[in-house]
Amino acid sequence: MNSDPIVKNLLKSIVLDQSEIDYFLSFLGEVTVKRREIVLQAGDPCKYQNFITQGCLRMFHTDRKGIEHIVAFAIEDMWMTDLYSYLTSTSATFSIDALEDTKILQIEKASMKKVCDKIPKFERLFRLMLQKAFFAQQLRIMQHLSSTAQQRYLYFRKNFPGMEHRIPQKQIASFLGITPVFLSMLRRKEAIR
Amino acid sequence: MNSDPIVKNLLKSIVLDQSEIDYFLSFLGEVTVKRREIVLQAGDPCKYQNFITQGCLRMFHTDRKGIEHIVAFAIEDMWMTDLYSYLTSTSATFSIDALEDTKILQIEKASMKKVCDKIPKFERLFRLMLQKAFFAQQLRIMQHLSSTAQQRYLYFRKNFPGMEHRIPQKQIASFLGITPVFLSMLRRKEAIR
DNA sequence: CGTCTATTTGAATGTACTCAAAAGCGGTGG
DNA sequence: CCACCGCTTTTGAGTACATTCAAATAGACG
Repeated sequence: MNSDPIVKNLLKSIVLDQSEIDYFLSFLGEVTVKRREIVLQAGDPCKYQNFITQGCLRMFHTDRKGIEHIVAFAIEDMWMTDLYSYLTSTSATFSIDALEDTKILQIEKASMKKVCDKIPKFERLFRLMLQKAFFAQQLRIMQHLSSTAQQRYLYFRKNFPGMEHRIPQKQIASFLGITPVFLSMLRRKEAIR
Repeated sequence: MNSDPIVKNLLKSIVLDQSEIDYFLSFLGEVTVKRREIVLQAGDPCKYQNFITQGCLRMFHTDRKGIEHIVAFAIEDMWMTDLYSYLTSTSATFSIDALEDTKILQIEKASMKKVCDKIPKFERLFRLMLQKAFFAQQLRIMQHLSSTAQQRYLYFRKNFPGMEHRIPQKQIASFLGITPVFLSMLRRKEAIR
């Protein structure tokens, strides 16, 4: 298991010595999923917090009409989980699957608790992660309130550089809240490429 | 100062004895603002976390065109702050003002820190509040991705019962991300009333 | 090479916005 | 108490943004 990326990720937010790092790492599990493979099925409880070391995941909601709406993407060096389900041990409202072959490091809630109890700095880390996610969401809401689909697409490209070449366009459309057909039209009109 | 509502609010999430409650209350300030009065001006640092005991606040962003977009409402028994500015001591990206004459209890960041240091349960409280806000935002994003303006309006009425009679319609439109003109049309079509 | 899925294109439709004007409502001053 | 002023809501017409449906094309994968 190559734990280097996740250690670097932790050290961005908190200071840790080697023994603390080792303790944390001892709880991690490594999972590899293929493209299209499901990591979390809506309805099941979300047991893990997932850290992506390679690849790309999406978290989405499937509405009554069967249409999928992408709430978030996660690529290398990012965390992803259905937080509500993870924290409250209820069944997940979102599903998570892979858009590329992906390597994930997972930690269970019970393990996370152990780590937090022994090393309170991790509690702080967790709060910081939550805050960061909160602010990202706030920004996204603001953009939906104030921008057209075109502006949101341009912002997406700025925010996730190169992502447009990694994953199918229809996934980006789903993230932006528009149809793939319309996104295609936008791209033609602007000759963005 | 009537501190009953805020105490009840705290006790929903954590257990406190009288001395702990008193300690917390000793840091609170009470402010009364009139309709239209500004509580936080975008650009200024957000010094306070605000608890509403009576009335209604809105937090909004003003875009380059001068159009206001409402990120959140807060009524009795709710908290409101520009969290990013409050936590990082940067200048606020949002403004907050009153839609009704409003009574607020305020707590400064430094005071909050003192309370958390002395009574760690408050740290937990703060995390729970953040989580709750996070989930509410997630829901809001999902709705923008998957619902029409009409469906969002109906959901708003369900979620904030009676609010439509308390505040101007244009404020609701701004919250929903549509124009007041269009909201008026929706209401006529549906004869909702 | 054939199959499956994603993307593009076009036409018709629906959703939401702009602009403009009229009507309604609330507060203020005489 | 009434008249006026300013702001909100309504209404209508015209336009722009975004979707649906259908069909053609292009890419990816076994």
